[in-house]
Order: sequence, then C-alpha cells, then structure tokens
Amino acid sequence: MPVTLQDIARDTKVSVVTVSKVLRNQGRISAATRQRVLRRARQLNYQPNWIARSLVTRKTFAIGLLLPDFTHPFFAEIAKAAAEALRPKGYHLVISYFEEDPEIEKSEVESLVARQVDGLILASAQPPEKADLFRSLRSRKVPLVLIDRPGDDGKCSFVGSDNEAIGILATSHLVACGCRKIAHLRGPKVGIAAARFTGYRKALKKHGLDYCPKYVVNGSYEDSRGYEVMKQLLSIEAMPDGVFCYNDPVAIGAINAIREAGLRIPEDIAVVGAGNVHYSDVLAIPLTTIDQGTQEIGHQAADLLLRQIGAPRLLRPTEILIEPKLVIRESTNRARMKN
Amino acid sequence: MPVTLQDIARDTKVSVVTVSKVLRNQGRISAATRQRVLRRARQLNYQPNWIARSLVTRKTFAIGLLLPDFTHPFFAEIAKAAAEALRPKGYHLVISYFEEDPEIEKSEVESLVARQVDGLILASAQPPEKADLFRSLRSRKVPLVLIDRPGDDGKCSFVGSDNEAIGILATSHLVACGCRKIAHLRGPKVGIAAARFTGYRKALKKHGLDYCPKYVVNGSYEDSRGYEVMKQLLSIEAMPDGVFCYNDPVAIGAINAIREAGLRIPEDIAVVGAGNVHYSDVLAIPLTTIDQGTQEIGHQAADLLLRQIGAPRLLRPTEILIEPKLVIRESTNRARMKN
DNA sequence: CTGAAAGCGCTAACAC
DNA sequence: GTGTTAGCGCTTTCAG
Repeated sequence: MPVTLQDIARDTKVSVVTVSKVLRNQGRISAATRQRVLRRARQLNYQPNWIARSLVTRKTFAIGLLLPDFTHPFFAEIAKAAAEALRPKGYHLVISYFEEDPEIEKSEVESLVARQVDGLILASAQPPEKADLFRSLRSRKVPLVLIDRPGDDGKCSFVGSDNEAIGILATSHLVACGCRKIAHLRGPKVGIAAARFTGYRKALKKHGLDYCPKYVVNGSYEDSRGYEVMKQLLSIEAMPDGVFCYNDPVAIGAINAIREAGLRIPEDIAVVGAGNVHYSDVLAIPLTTIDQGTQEIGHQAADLLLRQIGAPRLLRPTEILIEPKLVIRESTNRARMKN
Repeated sequence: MPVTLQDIARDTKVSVVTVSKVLRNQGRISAATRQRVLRRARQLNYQPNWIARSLVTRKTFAIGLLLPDFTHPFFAEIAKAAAEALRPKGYHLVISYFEEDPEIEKSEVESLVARQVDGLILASAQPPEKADLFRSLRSRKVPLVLIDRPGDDGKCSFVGSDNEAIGILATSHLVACGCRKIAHLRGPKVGIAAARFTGYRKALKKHGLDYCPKYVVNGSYEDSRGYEVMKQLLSIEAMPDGVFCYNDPVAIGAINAIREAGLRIPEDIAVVGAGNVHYSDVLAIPLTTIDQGTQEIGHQAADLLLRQIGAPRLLRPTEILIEPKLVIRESTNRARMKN
C-alpha cells in the first residue's frame, strides 16, 4: 500500500536503481530525470522504508538506550543529553527500561539487538558475578557503552561517576557540618553502591570517626524505600545526626521520614543526596547533593559509542569518569557549618 | 557475520524454511529434526534478525511514542504506563521527543513511520490550524492515538484529560479557599491551555467573580518560565491572592518566585498546579494540584492503539477522557478554607 | 548517465 | 514432514 521506489520508477519510466540514486543524491544523474523523479516522489509523498534499507546496508541508525527506570529524573536527564548528542548525527534513540530486574534487562537487550540497533548504551543491573550478558554481547561485537554502573571488569567502555569520590565528598561534607554520627542509606548491592559505601567509610576514617554498622541500612534506590529505611534508622538509640543517602530520591524519602518524626533538618539531622536531580532545589528542604553531571554522562556516552561504531575495528575499552561536585543547599546548612 | 537461518540449515542439512518453522513452532516438524535444529541454534547462539522478518511480515512490534519532553515527569509516567501495557503483548516502545518544536515533531514522526512502527502515540504540539501532519498520517493509515493534547478535530483517537474540568476544579477550589483575585499562568497556545483557561473563566463567572485580563499571563509550561512569569504578576498593583498554574512545574517556578518576594503560601497567595507529578508532594510547599491520571492515560492509550492495530479496518476514532481529581495539599491550605 | 542482476535474512504459499 | 519458489523494498556492483 505505501509508495515504493517501484511506483516512482514505473511512473517516471526509469529503473528502480535510478530512483534510488536520485533520492539519495548519489552517482551521476541527468538534471532532467532527477527533476522528474523528485517531482513524482513528492507528488506521491514517498517515504523510504528504512527497514528495507537497513536490511541491505546493515545500519539502522538506531541506538538502544536501556535504563533501569526512565521515570527516575537522573536517567531521564541522561537520556535527553544522549538524544541530543545523537540527533545531529542522524541517529535515533530506542529507549527501553527494565525496572532493575536483571532478567528483563537481558531480554530487552536481546530485543534491541534483534532489532539491529547499531549500538547500545546500558545502565546495567546485572549482578557483578554474572558476566554472561556482557560476554555474549562482546562475542557478537555489539558496540556497547555502559553508563552509571560499571561492569564486565573494565572490558567494556564506561561513562559514569567516581562513586568512591562521591561517598567521600558527601561524608566529608557532613563531618565539616559538625555531624559525628553519620548514617548511610546504601543503595542496592551493585558495584556503584559498594563504591559509595567505601567512600563513606574512608571519609569516616580520615576524620577519625568510627565506622558503626548499625548506621548503615541497605538496599534502596527510590523515595518510597528511602522513607521506610530512614524510619528504621530513627528507631535505634543514639540516632544519627547526619545521613548520606544513596541518591536524591532516597534522600527525599528520608527527609519525609525525618520530618514526620518531628525532627528538624539540618539541625537534628543533616541530609546529603546524590545526583542533583532537576527538582532537588525546590524541595521542602532544598537538598544538598552531589552533582554527577548527568548531561555530561549522556553526551560522553553517546560520543564514545559513535566513535566505537565508526571505528574500523574494535577499539580498546575507554573509561570516562565525570568529576562529582558538591552542591550545598539547606539540608546541611547548619550554623556551625565550616565547609 | 551474525548467525543466520542459512547457517543452521547448512549444518543440520535441512532447508532454511524448516529451520524457520522450528524456531517459530509452526507447521508439522518431526521431533528428530526439531531437536537437531534447536540444538544447533543454541550452540550457535542464533538470534533472529527482526529487521528481515519485519520486511516480510510487515510488522515490527514497535510502537512509536513521541513526546514533547520526556524529562517532564508527567510524560515520563505516561511512558512508563504505556510500556507496561505494551510489553506483555510483545510490543516495544520507541520513545522520542521534540522539545515542543512542531518542526522537529514532524521529522520525528516521519522517522518513526519510516522505521515502520506499527502505530504511534503522540502528544502533539502542532498548532491547531496546521492539520497537515495528521492528514498525512491518516492518509497513510498509520494507527495513531493522540494523548494529552487533542488535535485533528476529533478525526483521531484521543486519550487525555477534560481540561475545562481541570480549570473549573482548580479555580473553584481557590475560590473556596477564600481567594478573590485569582490569577492564571496560562500554558502555551495549544488547545489544552485554552480549555483550562476557559474552565478558569467559567469558574470565576459561576462564583460571581470578575474576569480580569491582567491576572492572566501567557505561554509557559516549565518551571523556569513559571518563575519569570510569576515575577511579572507580582509586580502589578492589586496583587492576586491565588494562582492557578498551567501545570506542576510552572507552579513550582511560581512558588519560587512568590517565596523569593517574601510572600507566604498559602496565606498571601494560594497556588494550584495540574498534573500531580510524582514529586509534587515533597516540595517546599506541598502542592495542591489536579491529578490527571497519568498511569491511566498511558494504559488506555496503549490499549486503544493495540485495538486499532488489531482491527481488520479503520476503527472510528474514540475519545477517552480521564476524570481529573483535586488533590489538596499545603499550597492552598488556608485557615479559612471551606472545601 | 542508466539499468540488469544479485542479494540482505526472512516468511508465505504451495508443492511433493 | 519437508522443500521449492517467490518476494518483502531496498542498495550494491558492474556492464553498458
């Protein structure tokens, strides 16, 4: 039903090949036929079938972007930046998400690859010990850039943050604000959460504070969980006076729990998040956080992937770490603040 | 380089067709060959080329979702809901966005169609007088569901909110809160903003309040613009005591402007948004807003589109309006509140 | 400058 | 049960 090259060829009495060439501005074509073809194409409102084209050129100009959750503003901002970097080069983003479920992640990756995307940008939730997905991708030579969460033992290009630095930055800031009993709402067990946790411990140590396991609670990456988990923390004796939260949504949840308990922020408990998500400055208590440079991550990932796609052969994996920056707002603005 | 049906056929000494049938569980195949084929496919880690398949079946199982901005939580939530509704039926979402630019919108639509998506869900920014995009889509029989912003004169299926009702609900609530000088931060000139504006005027009239043009300022849909525009409003004499904002981000911007001016919310000025976006309850001043049922919009749009795709011939356009609901929070919680 | 031939990887329709 | 033939809409190659 749709208009094809055939139709135009028939009507203008030239071959399909010629039409194809005209429409792609390729090869020598006489001005006369070029006009005729172009005119007819316009009349018929011809639209090329990229599927057919892709089958022969083996290029789809589509990049798969696979995220844990695109409702999360952190990832949404990355997606936007990536799309912006890709668009001018004629590439499109096929976005998908897998709700932090490694199995869905796998099947989504396969779908994207089956759709013949030219490359993949992935914020993976594969557990560190399971490298089969990456191995399979590598063996099939699918251009891949991991973002936010490293994986595959550095055998794959990566763009993200220095998570240990984030942990250090956040925790040191809390110390500088006068906090002495600093808690940490850990993220899920992926490497990234571990690195932030390490940073947290290193900072404590550096400032001569004891690491106290009861101040570390586990496994959250969204506000609802942050809320619950913070409630737990509030119920222990010797309540913390500062909390470093895995990310901004968790911090938002934590803030809600703290206020609900009738405590003041930052006087009773200071709170630091991570991500510097777009709305974190208009919250009930504007949130001190670590900016991870979402824009930068999106851009760099896109650029890196494109370079990989354009390269004649496999490039050796590159790792790009975006420098985290402390953004100080009300949630840690104590009178006795020194930093 | 990738494994094809050919490879498996050669190795197992059957025809390509047989392999194809085995892999799709179709037609009668002897248990013996089935096993052989399956085993070889697994050994080779065969992955079907959907591009090739699509070319012949004329189905891609991809749905295009085109949004003004997927960083906006309102649309992100719709996207998520749509993806969830589509996934179990084997469909994927190809998400793209156009930054409220009608020209980019057009070109993105064409890309998506060129990629042979099976249908399109679109929150369009085409100006009402320009129906050529819709006309072109209609003539090509591309299954299309408009969301959030109606268009094409009801010739196209639509899922969204009753925007006049939103305007009435929000404005009436402000009246009930004791506001008498109610301003409106209008959205951009699309039909939806006009409808909310109409609702605003109707509600004023119903409650015996005069409509006063100076209280209506124009053209914003994001927080930064909401901030600027609210500042303007604050500079006029006889400042408003209530504001109905086009959407939640605009309201957030407005709130910032109001606080910055040293005024109190809701005592000096009460604020109502629209959208009930995920973070609107954790803001500096939790925002009274109109819930538009984003989940519902996403689901319904997906279902409707699927029904359209499955139908033997063109269905007549359906319009689904989700009932807006008032969500009362702090930003309108005045002592003298009566509603 | 133009076109005939071949084929991308797969499936539909029909033989055998 | 299995294979043959044909073709989806397009581009590539190469001969004229």
